[in-house]
Amino acid sequence: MIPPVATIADVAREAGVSIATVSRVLSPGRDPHPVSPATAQRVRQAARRLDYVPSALARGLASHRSGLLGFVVPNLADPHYPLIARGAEDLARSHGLSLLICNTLGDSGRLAEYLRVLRGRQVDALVVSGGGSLSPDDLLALARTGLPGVLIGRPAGATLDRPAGMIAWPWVSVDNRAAAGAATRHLLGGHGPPGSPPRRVAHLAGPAAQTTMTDRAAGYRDAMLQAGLPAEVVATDGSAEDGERAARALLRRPPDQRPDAIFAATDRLAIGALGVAIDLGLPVPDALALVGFDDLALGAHLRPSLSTVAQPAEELGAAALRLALARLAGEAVTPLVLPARLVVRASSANS
Amino acid sequence: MIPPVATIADVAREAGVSIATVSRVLSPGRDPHPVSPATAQRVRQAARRLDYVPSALARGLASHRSGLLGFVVPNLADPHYPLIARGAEDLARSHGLSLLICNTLGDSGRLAEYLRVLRGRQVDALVVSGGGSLSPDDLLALARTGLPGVLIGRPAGATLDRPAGMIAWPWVSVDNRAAAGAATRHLLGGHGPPGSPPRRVAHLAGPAAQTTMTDRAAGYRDAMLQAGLPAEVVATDGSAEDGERAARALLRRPPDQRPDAIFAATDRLAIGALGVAIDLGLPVPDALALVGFDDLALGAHLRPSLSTVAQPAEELGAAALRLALARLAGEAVTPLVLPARLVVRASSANS
DNA sequence: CTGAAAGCGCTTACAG
DNA sequence: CTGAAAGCGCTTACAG
Repeated sequence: MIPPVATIADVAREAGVSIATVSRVLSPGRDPHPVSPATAQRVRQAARRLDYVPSALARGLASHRSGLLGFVVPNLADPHYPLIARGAEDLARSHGLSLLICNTLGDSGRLAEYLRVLRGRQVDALVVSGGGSLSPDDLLALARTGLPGVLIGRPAGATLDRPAGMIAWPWVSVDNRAAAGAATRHLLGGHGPPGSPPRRVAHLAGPAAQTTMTDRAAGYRDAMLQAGLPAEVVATDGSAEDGERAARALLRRPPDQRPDAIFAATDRLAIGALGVAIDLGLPVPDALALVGFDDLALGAHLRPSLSTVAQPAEELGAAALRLALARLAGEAVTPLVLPARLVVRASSANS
Repeated sequence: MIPPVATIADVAREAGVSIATVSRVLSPGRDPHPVSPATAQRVRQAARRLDYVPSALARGLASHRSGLLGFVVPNLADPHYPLIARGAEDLARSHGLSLLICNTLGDSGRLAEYLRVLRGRQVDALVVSGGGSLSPDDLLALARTGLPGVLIGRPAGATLDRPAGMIAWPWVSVDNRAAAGAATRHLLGGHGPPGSPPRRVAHLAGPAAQTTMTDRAAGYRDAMLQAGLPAEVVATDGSAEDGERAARALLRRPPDQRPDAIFAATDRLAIGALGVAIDLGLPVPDALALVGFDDLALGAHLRPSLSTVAQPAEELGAAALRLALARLAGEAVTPLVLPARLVVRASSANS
């Protein structure tokens, strides 16, 4: 199956040196070995002439470094994760590392299976996205691999200065709480000219099993508390379907008890709510202002276009990979929180 | 970096056999080697006791099979590809193979870079999605790897019985042409009760560099020709932005020259067109019926919900992987075309 | 600065 | 059915 290709011995012969020297020139290991410039030159030319590509298999076996990284994702079909993967992958590639993508579908059994595969492939490190929805058992399984790892998303129970339970892995995440607070305050203030009464803002919350979602709900509560207003949080599963259901319940109330603004924990929920508002003939944003979260590509093209919170998804992936590389290099690393950005569009425009 | 783990020698010692026997029990190679049931039993127990996981690196080096497959994607952020990847990945995993995901962003340079990496990793085979937008040079680069490969998407110039240019790889794809024809006929017939005049259907076409898009345009033309009606094809880049631009030009015409139905080559285009219809106060579907292509998750939650063509994306990925495995096994394989399914929703509902 | 050699952990003819 | 041994293509102390 493997095409006949040049090996290190071929290059050594062509350059008139030993295979050790070829290795030293072409793969300067951890502590680079001195090689005379003239020899290095000859080796490089020989390698080019033979179109030599070192065998990652042999290299990994000999060096105890596979150059492979495990990248765990709950669901590749969720547009959030491919962006993260891309950020991680770009950086990995520039370091000569490859990503082994593991799509767990949020299933602990599949995660465990993958960890076994990754062990067999001797990956050098792990980057685990969806860290905010891992169970204690999942975290334990990760810790047990003994591999250096980084989480994307704050694991349940962890704070900036206290790791979660068994696992001492660092994590990177977006500041969901602060961004949710900003989105809520934007809605509160956006009813009309300065001095108008604040809107009645309700929150469509995502699954409580994800810290991402509970952090967004917390940010909403922060803002409501600060404004001295009652919070109203409706639990959902985060889907557009459930957004419709939840919004319908809310918006069918008599006008004086009805929220006139909704901060939704996901764009999907917001899109569901938008559909219901249209069905009920409630003008958006006048009768109902809406802000989602995630900045789905299509949100800008809806009528009205959807306000949202945009996350630096690629940077999350890149940052996680940077931390993983640092851990591989033996450096100490700490959690990292990146800011998110409120994107105001027509669905919450000030009138 | 690699945790201390049991090796084949540990298992052999524990089971009181040679490492050759362990290998034969745990890794029945191409032609399985006979082993006595009792011995096999002992080996398996020893392996379990030691929690032994064979080193894929060593195995690959010795057997000339890495168990790695290159999976090339133009753009992981496009929701179409993760689904394909998932279908391929599921099947790969069940065969003990891992996928190395290569995100080319449609760039030939990146593709070439990746092919080098994949060569270094000694992948056993290649699955290349986005086959419909590869240039002749790209196809040549793929053929030059000497690896068995499968394309997802009909390569330019290929037909069911004639491969494209230099490359003899089989391909799998959806029957874009037939599905586009069906969507167009649906629009033509959907103006009202039987006997009503057909709608004037225009087509928003995607980039001509993708056979997927030209096939959809061809299907539209087929249907228009068959109905004896003039075709009107507007070129776009496939994005929602460009859908808005193209639809605006079309829909601003005087009523008697304006299409009253649009078949868009992508859901993105259709969503752009839907936005314009709303802006112009044209009721959908009465004044403008709309059908897209791709079945984006959010289409069902728009108002009106978007008619579209759904593809068996996971099956495409699985089918491609099956062909790749067949090629690996030395079997001859032929191209495969899967049907797509018209999904009628409110945007093209019969009145 | 360079090389000979051991070793990484497996698979697979070859011999029995 | 089982084992001893060569070999896969590298890296890396060790010696010079």
